[in-house]
Amino acid sequence: MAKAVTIKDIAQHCGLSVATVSRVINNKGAIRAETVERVEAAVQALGYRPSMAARALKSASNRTLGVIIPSLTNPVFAETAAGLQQQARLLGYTPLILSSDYDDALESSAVENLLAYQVDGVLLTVNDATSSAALERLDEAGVPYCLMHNVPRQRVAGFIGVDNFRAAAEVATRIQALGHTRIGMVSGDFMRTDRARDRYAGFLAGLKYAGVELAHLVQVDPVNATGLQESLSRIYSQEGSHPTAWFCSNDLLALATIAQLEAMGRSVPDDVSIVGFDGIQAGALRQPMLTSVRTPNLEIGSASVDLLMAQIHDTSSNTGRKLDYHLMEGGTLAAVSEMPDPDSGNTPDPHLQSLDESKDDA
Amino acid sequence: MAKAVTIKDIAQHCGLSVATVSRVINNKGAIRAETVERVEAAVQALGYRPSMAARALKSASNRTLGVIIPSLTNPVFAETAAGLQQQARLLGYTPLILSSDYDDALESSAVENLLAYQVDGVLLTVNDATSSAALERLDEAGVPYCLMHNVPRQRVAGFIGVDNFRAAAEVATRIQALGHTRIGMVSGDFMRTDRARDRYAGFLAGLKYAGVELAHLVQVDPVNATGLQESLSRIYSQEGSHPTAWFCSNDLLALATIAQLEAMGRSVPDDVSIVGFDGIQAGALRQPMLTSVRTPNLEIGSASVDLLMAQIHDTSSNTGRKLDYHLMEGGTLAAVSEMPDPDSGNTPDPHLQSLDESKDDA
DNA sequence: CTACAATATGTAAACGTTTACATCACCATT
DNA sequence: AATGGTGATGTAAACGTTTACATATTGTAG
Repeated sequence: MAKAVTIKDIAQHCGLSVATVSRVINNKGAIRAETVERVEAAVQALGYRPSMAARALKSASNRTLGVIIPSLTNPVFAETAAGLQQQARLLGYTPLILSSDYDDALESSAVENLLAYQVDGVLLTVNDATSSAALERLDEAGVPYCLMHNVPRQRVAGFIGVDNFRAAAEVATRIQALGHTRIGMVSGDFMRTDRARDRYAGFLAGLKYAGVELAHLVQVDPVNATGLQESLSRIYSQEGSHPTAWFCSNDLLALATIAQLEAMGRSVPDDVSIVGFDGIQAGALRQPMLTSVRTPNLEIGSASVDLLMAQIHDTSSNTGRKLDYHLMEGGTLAAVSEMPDPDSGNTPDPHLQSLDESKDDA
Repeated sequence: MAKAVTIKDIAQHCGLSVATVSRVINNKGAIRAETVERVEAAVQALGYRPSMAARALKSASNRTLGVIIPSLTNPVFAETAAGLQQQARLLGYTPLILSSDYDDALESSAVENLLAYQVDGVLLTVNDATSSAALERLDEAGVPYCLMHNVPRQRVAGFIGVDNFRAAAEVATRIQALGHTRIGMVSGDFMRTDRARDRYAGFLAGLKYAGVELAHLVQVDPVNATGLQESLSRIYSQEGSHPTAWFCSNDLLALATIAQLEAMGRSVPDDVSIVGFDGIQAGALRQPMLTSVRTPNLEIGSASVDLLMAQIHDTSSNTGRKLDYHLMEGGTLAAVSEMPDPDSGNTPDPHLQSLDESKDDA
């Protein structure tokens, strides 16, 4: 292992003290232009790279940002991580990405891990922002942080995400407006994440506002979607009228639902409509495209970095921001094909603004 | 920012020297059982976490593994990263994951970055293992590393991956065996990654062995697949017989190709067969499933960690390993529906072993 | 009873930075 | 000419560990 070149080597090579070299590197204080050049040349020549370890030790800043996401393989968080990494790189920061696997204990241990690395700040998506030991720990440690995707009701240091409640409510009225009266929802990780909860609550509220009842609620394991196949085939094997539309709390679930329905001989969207949530690439790579609430995942990542930076440097009071989502048209959401139930008939109302979202906490 | 508790605090709290505490924590040397208990209790009580920075500085080991992957959002690498992180966690290591965005310069700078962090070793997928500045730098620095997905011809410290050449060749004979005679290939990042090159070379070799010629080669940008739509519509708008099967060098490309073909009114696999490469989840979440060469991505990650550990500790001579892939049956690969060209008729031969793969380097 | 190994702990230096403080030269103001 | 400000650099301490070496305490064999 070739000995790494240190600041001392540079100092020696230039006939300067390490202090001066350090000042040049961080361009702090007043240095002669010629000295700067000399040092920079030496840095180039010897291939010097400051040791992050030593930097962190002096507890100034090691230009490292901790990141905790629930899953590396879920495209939503992968995209968020990509956006964040890009922005961090632009600003000269390195992200240290950890996955919590949707597990509270791992979430907490990830925070401890990041604390041990003395990161300058943390970007994270927690399972449930209303009751997160990880978040409390960060508050306690006084480390700046910014939540991604979580949009908590209580006050937090910072957050960037979309209004899941409102978006889900909008989906509900949109579905109803197309004549559907028997509507189901497929939700994953229901008790585990605040997003799923908000989406469920929003969807219910939207349906209620539109005067429709939720016909079915299918809950499945978020990771491997166990139980989906069974639940769906049970529902569709029963007599009577089946749901003509399903809202799925995320796109992965929506794609699994479509695959299952098609395997059961139902055509999407001719027989049954599907709406997802997230707008992942895999949804766009099919024909017809998966109708979905498209969330700006890359931007959630990069905006979170910006907000965190503001916190770190300006100690700004800006506490968070809701980003716009986009409910796409067409795709796997179509007008109902069967005759609607006789008792339906109220006109959809677009005034979603009147919806109250501050109640439905489970 | 609450002052972090250090090893000194523990020492003071226990009436011991820092040396003893350090020894307890790393359980090195001989310590009285009662002392161990006392220290561990204090660690628990005060919530002590050793500073990674200080550890790294003493240049022992900071139990950190550097990771470089071409993309966070490509499911293949996301899965690999997930597998690797899981295994690393098991062994008490923390992965520091960086994305190179398929860019050689970023690849190199990522290596420099990891070197600055004094990681114990590096796990990485490079664009092209035969000419990688990043790899040379690692060799020069003497840092243990293990390639993931790259299966280089020259000697390297370590690698874990599948035999892309052989797998692609197998795909070729499989397609031909189903009666296809007009076969195309869609390849991304062709000049950029050794995987795409090996798959192309293997496919060509396989076709040649089966006595078929490649009818079309469509090359597209790996990231956004620009040019795919244009190329395909040009090919299918021409007079004459069109390809009845396409091999795509990865699943993302395969899904995009299917979407495009279906948008052009072709049915998959009734009119045209598609075979991908990687076996990503999105391919399995459609009906019919995307036929693909399934690579053990999670295992590539975890096996790489194991191999790297062997390198770090045992200075083992084990230099690399090829993992099994699996070419799935059915799905989007079906027997040809049109009449095959009159001049075809040779029987496929399963003796792929005779294929020589040591020639086709671009 | 002495001596020597083994066990258990303490002391202090080192790792590569950053930074408060000191120094020195130079020039401008009184 | 003395004073003081400013610009450029050096000195040395500190950050939280690990670890070679020293020391102290035992048990045990001669």
